[in-house]
Amino acid sequence: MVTLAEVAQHAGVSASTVSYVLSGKRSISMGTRQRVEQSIQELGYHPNAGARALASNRSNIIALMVPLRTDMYVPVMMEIAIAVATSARTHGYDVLLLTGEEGPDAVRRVTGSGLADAMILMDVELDDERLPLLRGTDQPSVLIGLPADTSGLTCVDLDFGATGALCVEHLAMLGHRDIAVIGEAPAVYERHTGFAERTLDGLRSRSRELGLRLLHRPCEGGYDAMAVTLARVFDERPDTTGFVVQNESAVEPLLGLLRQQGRAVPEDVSVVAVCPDQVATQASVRLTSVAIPAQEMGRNAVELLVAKLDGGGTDEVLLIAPELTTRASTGPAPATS
Amino acid sequence: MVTLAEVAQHAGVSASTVSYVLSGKRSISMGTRQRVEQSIQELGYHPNAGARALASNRSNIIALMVPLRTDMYVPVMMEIAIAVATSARTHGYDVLLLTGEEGPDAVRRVTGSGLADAMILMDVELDDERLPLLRGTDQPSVLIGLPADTSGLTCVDLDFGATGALCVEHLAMLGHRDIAVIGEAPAVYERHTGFAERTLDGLRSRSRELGLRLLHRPCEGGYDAMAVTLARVFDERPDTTGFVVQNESAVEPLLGLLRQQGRAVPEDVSVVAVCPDQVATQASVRLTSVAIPAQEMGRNAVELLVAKLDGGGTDEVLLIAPELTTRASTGPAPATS
DNA sequence: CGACAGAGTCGAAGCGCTTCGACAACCTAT
DNA sequence: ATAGGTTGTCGAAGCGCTTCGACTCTGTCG
Repeated sequence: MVTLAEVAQHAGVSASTVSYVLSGKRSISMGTRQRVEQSIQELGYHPNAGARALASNRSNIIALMVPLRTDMYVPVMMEIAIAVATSARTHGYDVLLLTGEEGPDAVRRVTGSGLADAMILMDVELDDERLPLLRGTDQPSVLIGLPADTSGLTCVDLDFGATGALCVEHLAMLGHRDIAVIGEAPAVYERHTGFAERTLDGLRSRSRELGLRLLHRPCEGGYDAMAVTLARVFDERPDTTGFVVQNESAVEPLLGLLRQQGRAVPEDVSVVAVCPDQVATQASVRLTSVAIPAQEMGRNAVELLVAKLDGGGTDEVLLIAPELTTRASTGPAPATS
Repeated sequence: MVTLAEVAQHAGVSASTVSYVLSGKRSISMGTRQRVEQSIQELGYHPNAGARALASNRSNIIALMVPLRTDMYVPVMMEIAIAVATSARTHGYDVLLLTGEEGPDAVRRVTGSGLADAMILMDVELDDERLPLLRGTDQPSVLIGLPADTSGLTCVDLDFGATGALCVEHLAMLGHRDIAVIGEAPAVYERHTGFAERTLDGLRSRSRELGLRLLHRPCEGGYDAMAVTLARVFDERPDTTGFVVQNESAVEPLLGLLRQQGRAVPEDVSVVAVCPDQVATQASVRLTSVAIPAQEMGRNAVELLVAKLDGGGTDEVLLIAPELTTRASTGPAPATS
């Protein structure tokens, strides 16, 4: 293993000079800099991470806490995680992958040990038990998702309230009056996951304003669960002509079942989905949808975090405005029978 | 920040004693151990990761290199990544998430800096450019996936060759003679990704042995791509009655299209999928499938790696035997017309 | 009863890096 | 010419931990 000292000797300078060449914290003459860089190349030197962390009190690692559960939206989570890892690298950070398993203890462990300089938390609940810890430490953090109380926190999220409103508006504009919402799995609501509840709020309040009837049903996803849910919906609200789907794994089942029941999309029934574009365009009907901007969320989270680490950032809530793309799954409501 | 020295002082012992309590590398009397543990509790002490890494030359971090691309099987990747992170924690390791982006440089960086003690690589190509580096370093590593030459490497994977064979056997046993394989996206084959090619080999050689006609077509996934592919298949081999699908995002499109064409599953056409159980059970037809044991692969990879780190492990290739679960998508071949 | 083996503890020497203060050499403005 | 500033470099002091050798007790065996 090559050390700083060896590089210094090889270049004929002191260790501290090499260090300053590396960090750029003091000015170095052209000649010296080049000689040192040459030696680094030739010896294949890599600074030792542990020593650097110890001496500088900075690990250059960002911890990313992903949810352990798999009842929710896995592809999006993965996309965010990869976006986080990729943008972190461009800022000189590596990413430590923590699962939700340890819960608050993981926060304590990482904070206490100096393993990471900062954290990004995903899968935030409205009243998340990790939040008090984050508020109580001086370690910078960013949430992907929105808790109930954001004071003293930095958050990034799609504006799910506006997303819900947007879906309803689109359907209302097309003349739909009875709208069913196929939501996430019940467990997601039981945990009070921020995005699910906020979407629902947006859907509800805008429906009220527009005078629409809204029926919300959580759904596990998959054909069997969707079949049961759909039957109940039409049982309770036979005039339903608009659907908003938030559970990715319910999308295809819904389309299949509607087809099977002889309800044409979009002639008889319109469907709006909240899902990544890839899902919307690969479904059996090209779906009108509000995209979940996973990449953007990951990138923004890292950038806010880096700003905080560099001392510039401040607490703020960054809500990404939803965009609805009209595709082939929505159309005018059928004439009232 | 609480340090070892403060704990030592609080407990009235020397720093080294506290260290030995923590590591258990020397015997400590009951009384002392309890006093120290008490102090650790009271002060909320967490060992500093950097200092520990520097002194012990062990970071207790495993690097996990995931593919950056998203043209392949994202949910499985995520499941493996989470399984790796979870089992790593049970062995006292944290996981550093590296994307494939940096390629071989990431290996060099991590190895050189002592950031991680070991690596797990996913998305291995048959002739992966990272392999020479792994062979040339003394840093332990495990591949999830199988390259062409496994000498000097430790690998974990589903036995995709046997998987292919198993699928074909199942269909052959039911009397199918003309079988179409809906494969991964073309790009996956162009990269010579191990698992895709091995599955194909298994399918082909067993088909030959059993005297079946096999037609392989890569497919991007999604309805449109699947529609084109399917049309070509029936064009070229009108008597096709058996399908093997390896691309998760082609599964539902295939089922939908077959239905649309009036081909009943499993009466007219049988379908075997290679996919996680969740997909198989949530599809519109409950699919006969060979499961991809993501959890098991992740866990095994970590266990092999930990064994190597502890000095016990040896190079070996661990192939997990495939298991085919019969569900509702396969049945006897229809009588020949 | 003296020698000897553990068991239990401590002190000190690093691990490889960053960073602070010091200093020499040079330049500028009086 | 002199005081004062810049620029570039160095030495040394840690950062918080692990680990080695040394030391002091006990208890045990011939």
